[in-house]
Amino acid sequence: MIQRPYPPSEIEPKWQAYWEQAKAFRVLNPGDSGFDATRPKYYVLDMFPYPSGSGLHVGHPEGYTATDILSRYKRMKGFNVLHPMGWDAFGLPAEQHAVATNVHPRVTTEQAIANFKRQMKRLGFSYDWDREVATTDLKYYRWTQWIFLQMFNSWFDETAVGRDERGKEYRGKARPIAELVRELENEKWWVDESLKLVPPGSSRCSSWKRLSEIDKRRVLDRQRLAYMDEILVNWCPRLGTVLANEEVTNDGRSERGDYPVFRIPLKQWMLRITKYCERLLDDLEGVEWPDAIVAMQRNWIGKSVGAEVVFPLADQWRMENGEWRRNENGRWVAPEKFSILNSSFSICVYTTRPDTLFGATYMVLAPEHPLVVEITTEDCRREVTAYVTAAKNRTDLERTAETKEKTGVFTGACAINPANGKSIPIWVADYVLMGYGTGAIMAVPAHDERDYEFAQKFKLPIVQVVRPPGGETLEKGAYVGDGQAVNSGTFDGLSTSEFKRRITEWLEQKGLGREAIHYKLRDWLFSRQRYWGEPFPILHGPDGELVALNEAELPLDLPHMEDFQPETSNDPSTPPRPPLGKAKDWVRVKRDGKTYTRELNTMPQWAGSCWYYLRFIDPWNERRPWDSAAEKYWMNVDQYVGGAEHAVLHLLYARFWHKVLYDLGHVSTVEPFQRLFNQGLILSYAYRDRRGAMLPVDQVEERSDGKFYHKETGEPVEQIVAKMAKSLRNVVNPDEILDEFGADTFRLYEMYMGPLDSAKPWNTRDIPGLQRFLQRVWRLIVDEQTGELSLAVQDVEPDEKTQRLIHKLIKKVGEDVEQFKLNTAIAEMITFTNEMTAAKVRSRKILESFVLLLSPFAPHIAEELWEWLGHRPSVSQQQWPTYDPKLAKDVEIEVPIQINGKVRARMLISPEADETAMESLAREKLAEMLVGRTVRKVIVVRGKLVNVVVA
RNA sequence: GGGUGAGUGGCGGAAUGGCAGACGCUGGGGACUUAAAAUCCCCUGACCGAAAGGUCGUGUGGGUUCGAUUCCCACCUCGCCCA
Repeated sequence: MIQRPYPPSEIEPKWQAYWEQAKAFRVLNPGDSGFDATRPKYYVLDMFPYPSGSGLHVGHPEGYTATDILSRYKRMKGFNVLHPMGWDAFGLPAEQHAVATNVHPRVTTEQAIANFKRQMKRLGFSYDWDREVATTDLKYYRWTQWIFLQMFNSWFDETAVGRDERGKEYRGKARPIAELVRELENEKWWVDESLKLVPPGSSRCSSWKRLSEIDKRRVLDRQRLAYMDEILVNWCPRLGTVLANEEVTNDGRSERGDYPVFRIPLKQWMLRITKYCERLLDDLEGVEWPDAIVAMQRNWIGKSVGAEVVFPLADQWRMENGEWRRNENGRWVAPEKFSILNSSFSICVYTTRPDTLFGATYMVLAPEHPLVVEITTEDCRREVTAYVTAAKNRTDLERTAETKEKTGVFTGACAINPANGKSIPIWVADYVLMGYGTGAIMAVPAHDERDYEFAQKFKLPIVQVVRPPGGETLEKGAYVGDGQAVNSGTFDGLSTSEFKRRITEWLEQKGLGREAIHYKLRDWLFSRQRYWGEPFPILHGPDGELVALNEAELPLDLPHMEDFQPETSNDPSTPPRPPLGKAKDWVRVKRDGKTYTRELNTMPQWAGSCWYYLRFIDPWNERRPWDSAAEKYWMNVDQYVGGAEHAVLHLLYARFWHKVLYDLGHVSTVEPFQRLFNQGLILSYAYRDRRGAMLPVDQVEERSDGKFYHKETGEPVEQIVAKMAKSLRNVVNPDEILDEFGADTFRLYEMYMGPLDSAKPWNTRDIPGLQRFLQRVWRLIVDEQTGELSLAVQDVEPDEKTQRLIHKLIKKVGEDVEQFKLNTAIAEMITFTNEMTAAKVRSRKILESFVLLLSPFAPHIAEELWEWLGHRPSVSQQQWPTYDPKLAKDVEIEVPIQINGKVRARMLISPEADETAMESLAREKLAEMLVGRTVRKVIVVRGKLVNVVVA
């Protein structure tokens, strides 16, 4: 006799090898031989990981296990399931590591990928590994470059009308730039002085035909969805690269290395995501995402409706008897209509509170505002210049922090408040940012807290123009709420919302302003001065022209370089010199006798992750990024699972690319991800002493009283929940857990910790509970003592009680999996197992159904037991069991009988028993307790309870 | 400061108008064993009681309801996102 306890370390490699060899989870595309078109499709996607050198974190398998369970379940329900995995492998961490160790990032990246893949295979995930992609593969990033070219070769036509796949119309879409050229040639558009598109016939504008070649090029370049522009960036000379805002700490230093970061203007690649603001907002209606994520995206886009208002400069304009006069060489003359609005002798501001216009008592320009130099008077110049220089290197956060003391200087110039004709001073202050709105504000100290603070400090007038409901005058501070207009001339008495409408109309009539919609979202800075990223398929010509590579010239290979270090410096005025500049042979390209240089920047890490879900559809395709029939079949993603940390950027960027691709006819849906789920963080225990200092786990011991003490000092410490961190020594290594317990237990434990979307602490102590569960499952079928099939397993018809148990379980597990309530599904399977453990005879049929239910959760043991029950592999090819609704219900249930809401008795009834029957049985049970009391009312809820209300 | 989510035994959690604490962990007791491990069985929110049983109890205070962990209002604490 060979004893045979549950052997995870034996069966898990066995079944993993079987799945791999049998290609058990290979899924076919339409057109492949053997593809079954009658099955519905289901696309389950994980956010692919960044393969770091330290291997999988226990947080990774949380989402991956959930999607694996869903995928296995959907396959058994008869779906064609697309469930792929890949690697988001370009990016700064690999490059920094490479710089530090002088090992090429391709080498370290490949090692990290191999390690991640090994760990993931150990977990038994049912990915179709034939579809694996890595963003760093030439065969992949070739198409990332291709998509970039799609954007480079497109423009956004605001007048065009598109339709989504359901037929809903939207305004504004991307179109090929070749179509724009044709429309310009046919005079559908003219261009104005600043080379913007305008309707034909406009004054002071010209038609395409009259433009020089250089101007024609400029017209097109400023329409492209991918364009170059000079913008303020976070330049970190010590790292030799610009950084995204997220890579800069609150005190203006780099997150990596803690080096100083400077704001410098730099010509960079930009993607015109702002044109898609409205559609990115609108289409959030149709997706099934967590409310919090939708709210974050809305917030990030930051739409506001307000007005642009023009404040004429006081030395250029004045108002006489309600009419504007313009200063022309000392003579005051009547202006052309609307010329104030378009004049360069005025300051345009954007405000969401045009109703407070009469309360604007001064103006503020951002230090970077181009008018600052022009309007500053001679006696103020020295002070203003000094202030502007000092403001330059402060971060936006420092500048706008509410706690910060407001600073600013007077320019000596004044503007005219267009509402009341009063002259008001123009200041420069760093609490106004150039990047937000127009870089200038009208200051309404009575109704804006920052303006109030500033006005207080510099003794500027404060005029109340909104009366709070119920309140009269303002005592202290700004009133920012709505109310009734006062001190606003003919507008007095209007409500805030009515006033906004009326003043905006008035401004428009007078040519002094217009309604305007602003978004917080900026265009996407798409260049990085790094080596480890996708090279841009762009050439720079000798005359500064931008030339895109042809599709046939792709891929543009990232040159192999021994020295990929960026040139770093301590001097903020050193211009960025991207590492690709050192690849001299690669950089210079001769063409038609002219010498071009390649673009030296690379794309940011987000680029590859913006479209990987599309490549998974057809990753082998060498002619196109994906096959369109396959795209039509698989898209969109039915269930996307990942961390909430990507709530805004990745999901917004990917949605943007997807919409561009839709406009250009490359994909068939306007949204990529139908359902989104965010798994919660896995945290760990940590300890804090009396002073509040965090202690590493290994300095703490638990004593017999169940409390925690410092090992050396004996001081009691507090157990808290914190992120896993090397410094706290509370990081859990999945390999160790897998060695000790096996993958099935690991998977069950992670799913059993609590609801999938909430943060929860890892507690290794709880894992044996799930291991014991699987051991009990094993013993339901295998006799550990004899190593044979358990004698209790018999080919008999199950009794009714067992029938009901399994049918209830089938119902419960199926419903829970559909809702990702995997913790309660497991709890029910445990309960079932405990019941079956006690049974003397176990029907083989029942056990078979149970093994099928268990198989998505713990696939290895399920495969093994399926074999023990006398079947050939694989359990993954079986049908999900069905239940009989009649049998999934209890015959008899116990319901409480209450008096005045307190349980006083119970009764056994059929769940179908009607109200009358329930009431009479309840009265019978309560008879004694009701003696001498008046029954006021009886509440009967079928199948739930009876409540007798007595006096 | 704004937005948003959450607060339930010693711990993770379950129940989302109807018996609060399913299930797992921890702790206690018992069976088996020469013994231990493993396994199996029972108990394990607090208080009163020998027991039967009773009272209290889901962050705090109020409200709606026959009935509130669940819905509403206010407050406190914590998390996350944004400033």
